[in-house]
Amino acid sequence: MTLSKACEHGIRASLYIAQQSVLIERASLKDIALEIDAPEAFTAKILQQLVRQGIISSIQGPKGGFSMSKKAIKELKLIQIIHAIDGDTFENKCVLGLKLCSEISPCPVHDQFKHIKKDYLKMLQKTTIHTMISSLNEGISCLKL
Amino acid sequence: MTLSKACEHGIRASLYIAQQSVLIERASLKDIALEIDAPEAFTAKILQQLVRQGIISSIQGPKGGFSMSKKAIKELKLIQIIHAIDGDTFENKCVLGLKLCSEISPCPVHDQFKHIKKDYLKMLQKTTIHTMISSLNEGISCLKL
DNA sequence: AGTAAATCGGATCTATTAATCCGATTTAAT
DNA sequence: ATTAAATCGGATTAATAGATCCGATTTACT
Repeated sequence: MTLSKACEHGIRASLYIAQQSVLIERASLKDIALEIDAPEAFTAKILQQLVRQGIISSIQGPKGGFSMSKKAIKELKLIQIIHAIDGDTFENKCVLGLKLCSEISPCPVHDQFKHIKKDYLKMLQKTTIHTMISSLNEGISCLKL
Repeated sequence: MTLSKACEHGIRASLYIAQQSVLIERASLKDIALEIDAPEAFTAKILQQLVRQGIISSIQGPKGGFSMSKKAIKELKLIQIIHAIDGDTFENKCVLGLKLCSEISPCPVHDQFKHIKKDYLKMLQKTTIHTMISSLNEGISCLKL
C-alpha cells in the first residue's frame, strides 16, 4: 500500500511533465529532477520506464525532453502510473504478509482492512493527472519539499 | 502505510502468543516460528524487541518461552505493536514522498488521501489483540499461508 | 560534416531491510 | 553439580531497493 521511492518520483515527475506540456512543449530531465527534487540519474531511469510503458513520450537531441499528450493528461489515472512502475503487487498484498489472504482464508484483520483498501483503490482509479495538476496550477499544492 | 516484514511477523507472533497465553502458560520460539511460518532466528530478534517494549514477557531456561498478560490481550491495540517495531514513520508519511506535506503545504493528492489515512489509523487504534484472536479461535481466520 | 545537447541503456555501487550465526546467559530437571 | 533446554545479544551475511556512472545513440544547430 506504500509506494516505492521510484514510484513516488515517477508520479511527481509525470505531474511536472504534464504541467509543462500544457505550457511549453517539453521538459528536460534536468529541469524535471530539479523541480521535483529527485536525483537526476535515478529520475532518468524512472522516466525511461514511463516512456516504454507509453505513459509519456520523449525526444532525443538538443531541445529534446519529455512530454505528455493532452489525451493522457485528461484521461490517465493515478493507478496506471503506479502499475507502470510498481506493478499490481499492492492490490493483493495482505497487511499481515499472508500469501493466500482472501475472503476464503482471511488473516485476522482482513475484514477490517478490506474497506480501507477498497476506498484507497477507488481513489487511485478515479484520480486523473488533470485533477492533480489543477491544484498545482492554482498554487494550492506542490511537488517538492 | 505498508508494514515492514519484521512488523508483519511481529503482529502474527503476538497473536499466536496471545492465543496460547489463554490456553497454556507460554509459547516457545520454536512453536511460534512454526505456527506463523516465519524464520526462527528472525522471529527471535523481533520477539526480543517486543519484550523490551513491554508488549510481551519472556522466561528463559527449559519450559521457558513468551507470553502476554490478560490485561494486554484485552487492551493492547494493533497500532501499539506497529509503533513498537516500525515506529510512527507511516503516520506522517506523504504518499508522494514529500518531506513537509501537510494542510499548509499539501502534495497534489493530500486531500484525497487524508480520509483514507484517517480511516486506516482509526482502525489500527481501535482493533485490539482480543478482537483479532476471536476470529482466530473461531477458526475463521489464520496466521500462516 | 562537425559539435554539442539531449535521451538511452547496461553495469555498477550503496544503503536499507531481511535473515542468519554463534557464543553467553538463565534455569528446570536429573 | 551437571546437563540440557530455552532466551539474549552482538556480529555477520544476503537480498532488495535506491542511486550512480559512463559510453552509445539521436538530433538540432552552425
